[in-house]
Amino acid sequence: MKLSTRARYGTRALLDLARHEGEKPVQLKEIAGRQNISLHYLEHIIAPLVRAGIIRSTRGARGGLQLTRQPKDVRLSEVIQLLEGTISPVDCIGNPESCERADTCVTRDIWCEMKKAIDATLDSVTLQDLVEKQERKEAPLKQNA
Amino acid sequence: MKLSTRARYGTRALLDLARHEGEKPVQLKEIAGRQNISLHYLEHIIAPLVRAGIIRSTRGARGGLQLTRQPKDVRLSEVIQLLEGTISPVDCIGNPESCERADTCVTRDIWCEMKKAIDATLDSVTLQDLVEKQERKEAPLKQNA
DNA sequence: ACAAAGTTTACTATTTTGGTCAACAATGGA
DNA sequence: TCCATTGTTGACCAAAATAGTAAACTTTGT
Repeated sequence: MKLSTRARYGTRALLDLARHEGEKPVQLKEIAGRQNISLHYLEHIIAPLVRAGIIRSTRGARGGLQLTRQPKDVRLSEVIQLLEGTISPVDCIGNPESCERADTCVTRDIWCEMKKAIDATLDSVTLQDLVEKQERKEAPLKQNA
Repeated sequence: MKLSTRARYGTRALLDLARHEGEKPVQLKEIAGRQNISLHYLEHIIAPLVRAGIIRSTRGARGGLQLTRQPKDVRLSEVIQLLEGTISPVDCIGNPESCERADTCVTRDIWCEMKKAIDATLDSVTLQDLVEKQERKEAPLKQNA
């Protein structure tokens, strides 16, 4: 039940992108540098997000990445789904045919509840939430200002 | 985010044991047969449960396995913890030292919530719950009796 | 034309998963 | 007492997934 580095790096990359967005695209290289992730590896991780249309990329000089939506409209459930494939703890949830006992299997019901709990958690968080949370963490001194 | 076969087989084996418990120990071979799991593999899967004291084993002729507690006192959270190692989606939850950004990492907070959601789900289910659920599934005709 | 980006494909090393096998230890019964 | 039976342990192994690296390729601004 581990999250892959793809899911973790990818989420951090998206968060980084959300925080550094401006008029101009953000370069993958910058994100890789700031987040201390191998550029080549990050290319692979970002790919499904571009394909899914969460990120728009422009090639060539002065190119880079941009979010296609506002951070508040990007839910972590969607992001993780894209990065991790599926969040299901067992295959028989998505396709019951994969296991002959699926319909009488009581443990399956439990794994299904697990999935729901995970989904609900990730669905309740947006990129915007993460951005705000990080800003609060980084500026704790403001309280005394 | 997949559950290993150890977790799934192990849970099923425990459920099987709970349902077939009587005066005499239940043989691993029987469980393996009923659940269609390789005997040799099941030996390894059962081992941590025996070590943890959830199951008592007796060797030799007429030996086998018995639960040391009532099914209602065995929570799935404990079982999965033993079979799967830890349920944590990332290492930095258990030991924050494993990641230098742990204290300022906002994604870590989310993974932490994920873990809590999973824990809560598994903590709410006991072996007894599974036994009852399965009995209800296997005797649906009783309704018309 | 060229340099600067992202894209894609191919490859690889390491780790995890999912087992198998065989030797061993303990126990009950003939 | 000996033997069949049953669980225990450690060694080993193949396949798949994970985590990357490298290089050729495409696009685009200047």
